[in-house]
Amino acid sequence: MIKAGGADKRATITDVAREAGVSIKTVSRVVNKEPNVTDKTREKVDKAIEVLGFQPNLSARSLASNRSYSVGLLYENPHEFSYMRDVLNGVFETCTDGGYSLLLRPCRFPVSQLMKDVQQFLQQVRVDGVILAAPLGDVKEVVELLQKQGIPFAQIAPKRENPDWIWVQSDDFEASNTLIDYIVSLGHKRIGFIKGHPSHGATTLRFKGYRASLKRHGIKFDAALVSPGLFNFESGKKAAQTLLSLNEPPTAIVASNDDMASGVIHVAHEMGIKIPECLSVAGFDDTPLASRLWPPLTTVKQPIFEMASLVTKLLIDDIRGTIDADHHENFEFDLIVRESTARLNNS
Amino acid sequence: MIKAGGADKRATITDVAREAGVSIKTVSRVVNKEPNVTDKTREKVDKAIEVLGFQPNLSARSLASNRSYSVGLLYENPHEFSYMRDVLNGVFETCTDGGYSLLLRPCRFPVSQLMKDVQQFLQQVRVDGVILAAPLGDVKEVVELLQKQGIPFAQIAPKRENPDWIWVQSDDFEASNTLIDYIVSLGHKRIGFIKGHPSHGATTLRFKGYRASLKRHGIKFDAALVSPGLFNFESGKKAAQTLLSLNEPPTAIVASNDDMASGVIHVAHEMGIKIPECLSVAGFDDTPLASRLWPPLTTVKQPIFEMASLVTKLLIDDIRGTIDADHHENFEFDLIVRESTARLNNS
DNA sequence: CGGATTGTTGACAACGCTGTCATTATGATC
DNA sequence: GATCATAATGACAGCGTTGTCAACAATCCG
Repeated sequence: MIKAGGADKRATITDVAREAGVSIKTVSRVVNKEPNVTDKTREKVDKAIEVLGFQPNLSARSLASNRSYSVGLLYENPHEFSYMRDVLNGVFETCTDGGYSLLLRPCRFPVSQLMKDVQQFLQQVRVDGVILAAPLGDVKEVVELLQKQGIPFAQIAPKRENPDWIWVQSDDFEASNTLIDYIVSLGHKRIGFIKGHPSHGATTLRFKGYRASLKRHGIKFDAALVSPGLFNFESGKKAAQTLLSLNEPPTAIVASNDDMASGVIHVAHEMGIKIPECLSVAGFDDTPLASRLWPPLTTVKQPIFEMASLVTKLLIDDIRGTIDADHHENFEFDLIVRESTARLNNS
Repeated sequence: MIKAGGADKRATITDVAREAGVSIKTVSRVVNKEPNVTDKTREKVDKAIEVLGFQPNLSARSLASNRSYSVGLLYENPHEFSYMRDVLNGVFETCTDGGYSLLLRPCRFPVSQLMKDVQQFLQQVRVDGVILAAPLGDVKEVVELLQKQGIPFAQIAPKRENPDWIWVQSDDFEASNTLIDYIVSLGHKRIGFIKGHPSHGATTLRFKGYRASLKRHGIKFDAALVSPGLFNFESGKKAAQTLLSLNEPPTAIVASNDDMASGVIHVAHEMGIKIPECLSVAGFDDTPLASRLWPPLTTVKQPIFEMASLVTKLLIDDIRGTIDADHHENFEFDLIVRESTARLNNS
């Protein structure tokens, strides 16, 4: 029935039931893929659904079943956004495929504010599960709140890998190891390192990889060559200024992410230090920035999209109670060699 | 009542009514700020709400009122993400303040795919309104679908400014004008221009600003100095290669966004052309990239966050039926001068 | 073939809120 | 103080689904 000038009213489960000549409960069974429906009935209902273009009303569904068919994505804001872009896309795609909708919640530090944000979010909407993008998965208070409220959650790149929880990781230790191995293989011995934000799990792992690689190659660790950072451009610049002002400056600097590495390149340009002739620079993450810098940045690429996608699948499976044995996974990385690194110039 | 080991059950409107000694309808009135409630009653109810930590159930609300208290944000994916970050944050903040939740939907071109994405989105969730981030506001089919379904919508930076619709704009024409004026003031006469993606409204305006500024300064327009682009790094590189290979190459190149400008800088470095000594380069948008490049990029900053925030406010006002006279606004821009541009070197 | 078991279907009451309309309190007016 | 207008409140029926449980049909077994 077409009403002139107005949008057609949506078909409800009752309409479908009438069209198919069954009860609404049977339609509900078909829609929810519940067992104990004969093929013949299922067919009738499917056809009626198709004819009427039926789409279950989400609000009614949530109200009746006390589930929301949506998951929340909590992340730190402001944030390195090329990372979040991949996370967002990965989470989104899997949500859509699984029939879930996605609710975003950027959160702010410090923890007190964070808790307010999370609490407000959980009160305002009723999500069936929550994904915690790094570094939120490491905030004890948040995890405890979710546990207390009985809301399933999953972590992307948490610091502590609790075997009972759902998480995905990339092997940051090994990635760092490999990157430093490569730098060493170019002949560098004085290799500067800029650490990441202390609240991120990756920070420790990348630093450990640095130390492990040096040790393996018999290069003595020098604390003066390590500088703190916050995963952002400014902190990268500051660290580079410190490192490059040393009496005996490093011949290579590895920053714990690309944004800080871009700070290093900046400072080098300012100081007239040629890259890669006089200084090799490398980062982590292979953000779009890495390929746009000059010279293009050697870095390590992690499959963020795939990680986000899988962690979402695991969460949804958990919500549905159909989760497999493995709640977690480690992902492979790729070393991307570009022009910002070169063999040590012995002059 | 605390149930051991489990989450407390949420208070419902009935609980509040009992606590306050009124009917549920009165509670509903207070919650929805409806008129005809005495201050005394309102106080009692507010107190009960506070005591019980009552938060209305969104599903029940939507079901009963046929409104969802959520808005959708449709955007092109993949795309320039620093733009979307600001859009997202602006939209999000205003949604939260207004008690609305935000549903995302990245959409893909071509239009046929786009329509599928949009239709699926509208079927899956019931949003009270939709925000169309550029360039989606310019797709006739999408707008028509929304109109047909009677869903309020608002556009960010649409090409055609329909006075009946809700939109925000930045004055791209004037911004371009100002930027080119500045380049001309440095003594440049051969100014290359890289256009943006043809589907974006900004593309035309920025180009028109270029032509207008040249004309005003009595510089003859030379079609050979204009190259097409797609708003991405690769297309910027390609355009730069073309422009810099001319017999008489430009002494300045303005790209229609920062990502393409970074392509220009890249190519210049590859060809050994010194920036800004031999070539001035400028972009649009003032993305994080602009400050990270070397040399840092002269560009035009538009208040994307504020634009997104306002357009969301306008949309929510429209949904509530409380919209003011003005459905639209033009925003101011800032010329950000950095080191990628310099006075023409007459040698 | 009767009784027990299992599979299939439907009737109907939630779910927590809003909308409609009836009812009751409160003032205003003469 | 009686009458009327109006403000304040409440009773109750939906909204479109799912969950529970009862009814009925089909199959199996001895």
